[in-house]
Amino acid sequence: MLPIPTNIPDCTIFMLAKAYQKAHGRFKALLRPYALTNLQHLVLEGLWYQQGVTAAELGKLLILDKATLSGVLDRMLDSGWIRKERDPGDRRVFRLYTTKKAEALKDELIDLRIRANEELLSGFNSEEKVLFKRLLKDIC
Amino acid sequence: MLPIPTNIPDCTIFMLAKAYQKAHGRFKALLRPYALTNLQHLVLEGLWYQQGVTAAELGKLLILDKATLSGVLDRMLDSGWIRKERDPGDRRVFRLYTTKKAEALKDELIDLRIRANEELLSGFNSEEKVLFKRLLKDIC
DNA sequence: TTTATATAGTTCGTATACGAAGGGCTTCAA
DNA sequence: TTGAAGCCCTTCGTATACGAACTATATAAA
Repeated sequence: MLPIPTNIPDCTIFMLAKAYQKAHGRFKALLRPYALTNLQHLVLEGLWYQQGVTAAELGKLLILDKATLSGVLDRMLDSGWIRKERDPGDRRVFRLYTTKKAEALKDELIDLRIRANEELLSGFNSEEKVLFKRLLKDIC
Repeated sequence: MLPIPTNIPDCTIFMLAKAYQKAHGRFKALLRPYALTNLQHLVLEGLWYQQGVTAAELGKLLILDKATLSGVLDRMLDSGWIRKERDPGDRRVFRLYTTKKAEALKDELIDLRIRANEELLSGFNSEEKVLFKRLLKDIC
């Protein structure tokens, strides 16, 4: 019989990382049938929130590094989820839009996010749900 | 004057990801002077909790994929933070130990984690701190 | 003892992350 | 109007993540 460890360090950062790891992994599994990654789904949600944004604006909205976003957008172009158009007024800029393929799955994919969130919070009562969201928001 | 957006989706997963991103980034900055990554620091804490564990055991303790751990341990060997020893009883296994270099910085590095956690929770009162930790634990 | 199964660790492929540097374009100020 | 400064996006380098396949070793079953 092993002794029950009592000296496990108290580390909120670790628990935050593992909670994220778990939520990320679960949503990832839900997205697998669509051949979408978590980040790619997030980009779609960002564009559904506002079509025609630039990569820089999208990065600001989603709090994503532009270097990370660059590769993601490339892959989403290749897989036909999004569309890029040069801004006529500023030739440095691309404007981003979702494709018909994405539009056709919009309701389904948004519902998937809603269900993933409900699943994540399913162990909490109403008060705890509100509280948890508020505390997370404060951290951000 | 832009209209204030009112249709931002309610996504706890996103907020969890961003809270993690922020905590990770802040701790990363604190670790920079030591040339340690967040994950490498976590491995050290794991070994300080229990020296001589196998990579598989460490992966279980820290909830890390063995493929991820393999590379991290390699780099920590190269940079002299840890030591590997073949288990005489099971030739598949390596036992992991920290080096003198790590021991010399142990108190300092543990203190760093404590401070990073305090900083993360600095906006919360005592009740909120306890509650936040409990809710994160429940998610995990 | 041989065979089947299981475990430990590595390697590969793909996708984040992100700091840093670079190239193209715009703006502003001298 | 031209040079400095800044912005947009890409590329590179390094470090996670993790599923899948692989090698070596151990163990249990026949």
